[in-house]
Amino acid sequence: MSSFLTIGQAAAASGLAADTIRFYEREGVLPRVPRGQNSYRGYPAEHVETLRFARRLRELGLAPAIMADLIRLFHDGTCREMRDTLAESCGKTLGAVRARRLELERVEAQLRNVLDGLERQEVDEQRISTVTPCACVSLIKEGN
Amino acid sequence: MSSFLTIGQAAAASGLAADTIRFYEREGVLPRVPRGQNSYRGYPAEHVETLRFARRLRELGLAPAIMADLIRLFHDGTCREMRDTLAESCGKTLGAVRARRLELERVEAQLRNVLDGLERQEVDEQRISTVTPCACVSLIKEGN
DNA sequence: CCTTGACCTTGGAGCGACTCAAAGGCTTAG
DNA sequence: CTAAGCCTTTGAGTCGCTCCAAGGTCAAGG
Repeated sequence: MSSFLTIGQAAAASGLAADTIRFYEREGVLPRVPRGQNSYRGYPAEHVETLRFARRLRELGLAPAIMADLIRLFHDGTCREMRDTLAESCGKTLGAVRARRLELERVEAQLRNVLDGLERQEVDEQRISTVTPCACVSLIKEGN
Repeated sequence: MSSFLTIGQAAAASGLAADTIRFYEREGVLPRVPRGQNSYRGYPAEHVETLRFARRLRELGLAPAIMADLIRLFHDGTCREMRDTLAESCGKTLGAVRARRLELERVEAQLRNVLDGLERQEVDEQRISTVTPCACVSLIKEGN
């Protein structure tokens, strides 16, 4: 009847969890939507586009503070502002993501290396100590 | 004089921050060390090996709970226990790291793609709306 | 002897980005 | 009448540290 969706429906339609939508509203990432007499949030059908946009921004790894800016432009901004802000935000995020990815690659290689070494490592039931050092421990320590 | 290091010295010698050592002790990752009359923590020189071991485990991305087990074995365990536990922990961690790395790779590719598209995108000063949609927004929405 | 500055102690708050739980109200179906 | 399945708000929990406040301790310089 009413042309408003409940938060659950908006969540289902947008792919964001209801909890996340509430969180974004609290944090000012998403605009505050009107409440009904039951104090339920009411989402006009077209607001789903905004939620989808938010979801996509999150998928791209953009921080909530950045999402907030872009979502404001989505309602208020010019095309140029949108492009410039997107370019800056995505560029910044790309740098961070790349750095993190490179670090994970290093860690991954080291873990593989350790696992590799462990497989071909002979072991016994001796307690580890300075008298009976454990080769597995040294394997770890090597630093790669 | 005393053969004990302060936490600052132990930190410098091991490469772990003093705060991190205290945190690990509180959480049971590292054993509790004795306090002097001034209530300062006292680290015997050989304890630095334990701290280094902890640091290396952290570098490998192992969770504190796992570090706790391995550090116990470092003092208490047999070589076989160490190997088996290391193999299990590193295997588990490797899986998680790999999954995260793959996700970051996907995000990275998408960000590059968006940045690429934005560069060749013509824009104007029109407000974004359903009447004047912004191509940059569509660029985002495409999903790659 | 006194001060300064660098260390140390504990307990607790803060971070990011949600996620979940508690305690309660509304609506609809059986 | 009641049970289910939504919704509301507030606030706590997650992870792995990191930082802060308020205070005690210690070595060196004036």
